Amino acid sequence: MTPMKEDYLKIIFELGGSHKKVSNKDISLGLGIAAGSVTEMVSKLSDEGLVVHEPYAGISLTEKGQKYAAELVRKHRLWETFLVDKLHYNFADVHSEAEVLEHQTSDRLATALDNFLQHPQACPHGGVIPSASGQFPDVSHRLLADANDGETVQLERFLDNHELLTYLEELKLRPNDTVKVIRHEPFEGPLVIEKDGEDTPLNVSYKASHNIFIKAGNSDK
Amino acid sequence: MTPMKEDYLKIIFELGGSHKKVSNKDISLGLGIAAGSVTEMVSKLSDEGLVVHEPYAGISLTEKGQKYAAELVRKHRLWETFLVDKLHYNFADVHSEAEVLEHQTSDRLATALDNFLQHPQACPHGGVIPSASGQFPDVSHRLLADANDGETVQLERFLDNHELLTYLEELKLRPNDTVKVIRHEPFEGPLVIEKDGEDTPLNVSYKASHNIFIKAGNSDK
DNA sequence: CAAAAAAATTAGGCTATCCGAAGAAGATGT
DNA sequence: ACATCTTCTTCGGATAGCCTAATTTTTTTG
Ligand SMILES: [Mn+2]
Ligand SMILES: [Mn+2]
Ligand SMILES: [Mn+2]
Ligand SMILES: [Mn+2]
Repeated sequence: MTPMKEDYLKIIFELGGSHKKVSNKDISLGLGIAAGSVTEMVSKLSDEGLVVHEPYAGISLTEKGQKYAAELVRKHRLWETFLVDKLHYNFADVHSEAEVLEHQTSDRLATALDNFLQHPQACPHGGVIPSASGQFPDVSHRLLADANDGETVQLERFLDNHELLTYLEELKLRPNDTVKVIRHEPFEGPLVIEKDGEDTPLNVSYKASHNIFIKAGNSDK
Repeated sequence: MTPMKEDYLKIIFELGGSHKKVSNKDISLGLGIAAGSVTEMVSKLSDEGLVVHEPYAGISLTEKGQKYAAELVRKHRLWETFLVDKLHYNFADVHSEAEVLEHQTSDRLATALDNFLQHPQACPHGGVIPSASGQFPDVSHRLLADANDGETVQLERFLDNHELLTYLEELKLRPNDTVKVIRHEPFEGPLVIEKDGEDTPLNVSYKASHNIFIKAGNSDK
């Protein structure tokens, strides 16, 4: 298994390849690799029993491929946690370091890191850390943008995008923060929220509000 | 710069390429790569101004190549220190992990690690850690095997070889230990030593005694 | 439903790195 | 000093990935 093959598995996983077919195009876009090259690599992964490829229909992970991908996500997020918690990295800056370290991380090293970090449940921007055996709980897909005015919600996770995270760092928003939604400004204007315990309202851009997921199951309360 | 090119630079550095010419053969042996491939890669490194290659005579590092190699050694040894000090790895087991992590370590990450580890001077088996700018002090080349009977010496560093380190782990010998040499047994027999403060003598195999370096300048005292 | 657009696959080619074998250069021993 | 052994370089060929362009299939749209 090479780092590139691992990145293919991971992006397929992140695009939902565990439970649906993902397109060649999305993989190509996600990795920044030409579509033709994706077809070629997918056929190799298929030969290795890691993905199922129905030509012109889509690509999904086999059980084996999914387990492999989850382990990689685990390693990625353990490194992110290490960098923030122990090395005091800014949470917007950890992704690129983890992106390469993940491929050079033995299972033994992952276990040792996990112990050292005292078994974190989620990475710094809220992504759940799969167990060593590749298990991971379902996550919420409810967007902050979709919360109702007046509703109090808890932030769960942010998409792992440098610009978004830098923006959220400035707003001092973190996973697990509890916020009250004041209103949705019209014309794709910002979402106005109030952080728990503070009374100065905060503007969260329309776009950002679509890249933040909130905990499910506390719809109006 | 690719990981393989980095490993070429590093082995040349370790073979003494900063101050003398090293042979194609030694590089080939050190990396386990065919001699023909070494010639090819060396000519690329030469094109990049990292090494000087005199055909049939040998290969040495340029200033630039030496600095690069030293940075790599720094990253390698910082990781080894991290693994032993923080993740409680056995000091015989860290080399292979560091061998791959070193190539994925940004300067920023190296700096952060160095701070986290509180600026260690040497890796777990005594190898000196170059500064961020690639500076490193001279090290002793005096072998434990060459110490005189009755002499008290301080261990400085061990060669980074898994079997040797496992052996020394069992003997509970560490860099900086002070030991008194009792006698050299004949016919390549063991060196009998006594650890400072203990009175049970220890046998150190002939071979091991030739892979342990002691601090210079305390010859009989 | 046919033309146009989009997506996917196939085909030809490139670079990096490796290997093994052959031949050239250098070192060694008598 | 020359025959032999060792080391080094050169050469032909392999593999992994990537790219662009051409072609095929599927989807969308008038
Ligand atoms: Mn990656
Ligand atoms: Mn992440
Ligand atoms: Mn290495
Ligand atoms: Mn080492």
